[in-house]
Amino acid sequence: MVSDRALDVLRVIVEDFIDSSEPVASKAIASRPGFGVSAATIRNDMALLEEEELIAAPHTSAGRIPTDKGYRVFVDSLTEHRPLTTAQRSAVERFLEQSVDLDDTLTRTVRLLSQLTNQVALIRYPTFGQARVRHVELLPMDSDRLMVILITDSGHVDQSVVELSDSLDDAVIGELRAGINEAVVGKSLDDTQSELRVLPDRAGPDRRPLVELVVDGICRTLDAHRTDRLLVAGAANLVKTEGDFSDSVYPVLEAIEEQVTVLKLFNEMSQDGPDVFARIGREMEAPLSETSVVAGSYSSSDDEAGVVGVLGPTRMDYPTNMSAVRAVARYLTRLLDPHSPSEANRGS
Amino acid sequence: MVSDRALDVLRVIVEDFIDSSEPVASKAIASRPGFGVSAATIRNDMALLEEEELIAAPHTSAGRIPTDKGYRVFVDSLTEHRPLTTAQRSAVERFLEQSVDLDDTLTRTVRLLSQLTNQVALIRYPTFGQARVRHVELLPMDSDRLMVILITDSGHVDQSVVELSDSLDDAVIGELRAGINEAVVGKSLDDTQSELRVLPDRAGPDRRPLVELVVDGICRTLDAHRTDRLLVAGAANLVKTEGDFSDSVYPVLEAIEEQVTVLKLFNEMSQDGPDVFARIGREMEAPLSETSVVAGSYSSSDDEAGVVGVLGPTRMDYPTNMSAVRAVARYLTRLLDPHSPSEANRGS
DNA sequence: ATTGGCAGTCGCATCGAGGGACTGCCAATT
DNA sequence: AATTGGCAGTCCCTCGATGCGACTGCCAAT
Repeated sequence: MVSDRALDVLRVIVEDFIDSSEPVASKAIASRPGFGVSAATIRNDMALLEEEELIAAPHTSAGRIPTDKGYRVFVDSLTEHRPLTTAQRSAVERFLEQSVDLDDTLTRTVRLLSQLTNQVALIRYPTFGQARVRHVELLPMDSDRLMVILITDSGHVDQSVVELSDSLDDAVIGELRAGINEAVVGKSLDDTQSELRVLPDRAGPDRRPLVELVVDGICRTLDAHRTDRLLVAGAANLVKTEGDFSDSVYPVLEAIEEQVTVLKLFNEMSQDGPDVFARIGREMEAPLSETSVVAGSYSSSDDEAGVVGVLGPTRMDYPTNMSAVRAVARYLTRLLDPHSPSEANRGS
Repeated sequence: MVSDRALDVLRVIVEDFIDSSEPVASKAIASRPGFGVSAATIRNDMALLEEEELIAAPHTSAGRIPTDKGYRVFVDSLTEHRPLTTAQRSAVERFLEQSVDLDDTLTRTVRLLSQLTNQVALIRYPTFGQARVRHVELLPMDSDRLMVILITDSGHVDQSVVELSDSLDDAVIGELRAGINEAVVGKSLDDTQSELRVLPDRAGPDRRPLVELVVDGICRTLDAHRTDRLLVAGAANLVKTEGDFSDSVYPVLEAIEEQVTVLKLFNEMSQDGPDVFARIGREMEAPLSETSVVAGSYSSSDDEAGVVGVLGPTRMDYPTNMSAVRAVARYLTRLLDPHSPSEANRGS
């Protein structure tokens, strides 16, 4: 059982430790305004908090630092949603407004977030499985290469080049294009593959190898872009905080580059709910167990959500980072939603 | 005047220092096979090399380490082009062959190079200024948005979405498409902008605002993709070599993320010639003056070349890295050249 | 429940001594 | 003239000891 004052003590320890990175002494806490008690009293509370494993002492007779569990209690007790300053907000808008397409928007966003938070910023692309095919275009490149372009109504364009065994004339290509479009336009990307797979069987025996090649090209492209992609910015910020890691930041940076660990984490986190969530230290596995991740979904609607977040040492400024991630996620959602099929109406 | 043996001594100092990262003693050099002389003789040569500022001593009575100038002489004296092992070569081919488009190829390549060298790998996209327009496609998205897709014969696709003031029917779009294509197909991207700029003037007065909007959209996309882009992989490798930097790797990582310094460097280096080149330490400016960069052009032909290279501490394995960069640049050129307009013939 | 006081513990910075690793130079040798 | 062995000198680095400073833990008093 921890008293209210003990929780205040915890809060102060977390706050002080976050901006000094040094163990916090009972005397320092008692001298803060708001505590009308002596250092000895604080020490009693600290003994309690240590009992509960919310704080720990690096060695006998040193100040205390929060444990992962302590950070967790601190984060869960946060309620105030500190909005961005108007200066920040206008910088965000100025910076993102001039983007020309989705890639551009996300690249700018991830850089922005990293500058806003001084942490490593991460963005997972939205999953496009539910987007619908608007049009498939076939364009001959040379005599024996064909470019396949697939356009979705979310405004995304995928392309690939198919190598053909023999050349073909425009009439055949036109026929092929018509057939493919009829089959897949309006279908979701998830359904497109299965629709395409039956096309070769329906074609005449002479056309069959050709159709198979083209269908295969489209499917390969879809596969390549279905695998989740991750954008990273501000990796340099991690080495600035090197002192917060026991051995080295190397395994962390490696994990970020490999992407797979982070993507797995983001998949779990995207189911945590609509707001911003944090994972702290040991709540994550091996290479990330000395870091914290603050993330939230954007383009929220259903399961098409992307994830945006920051990663840093467990000793990070949670209130600021959570606010920044929340603001960016919301802004991104507003920016991208007009493109969604469900909302045809947009402001000018 | 430095004797041949003195140059051998320099070579050994560089090699030893590269793989031990410790100052090299005269005794260690003398005990190496190939030197039939005593340590005292080596010391005389070392005094000479120090006179020439090719090596330096961290403090009195310590071994010697190469200076930037020493590395330079060492690198310039390299002649053997050590090819990749067959195992490496087949790994490269297996890894790159399955790429679906240019983005994919370059992303895979940069990762590959970073794994091959254990350094930070960098790729600058080829400049597309000389590529020619194959086709421009206009696709209506909603009533008031139009997607513009521009395809070049190098197999590159650019897209952007244009917001229109009022809706328009298919006939108008078809007309517009025909007009634009007639104006720009076959033109280089460099020329396309100027060709497009005159289009609104030629159109009828009622069409003019529409044409202007679309032309503007295309130009914006061209601008966005003309600015050089840089891919990075293996940034984590830099923190592994932290001991080689006097203060921190942070400014270096920051410069890599900012891209502008590296791009400027690559622009200079791409004019250095067809083969692989190195910049060592102070030969570069501020944030990179404690690193070395080994780079070469790919897709060599004319000024359309991209640049691929690695960045690491000046204490890097130049022979291996130069070989790897050379091999990757050549392989990339072979892989991309079939797409070039000048070569229509390709192996199956 | 809270407080002041005091002993105890640990980290850390400082200092000096000892050992080890090289070089620089010199005189001898080929 | 180039090379060599030897030796003195220099500097770094480690280790142990010492002292100081910062906190805590506990206890007895309020």
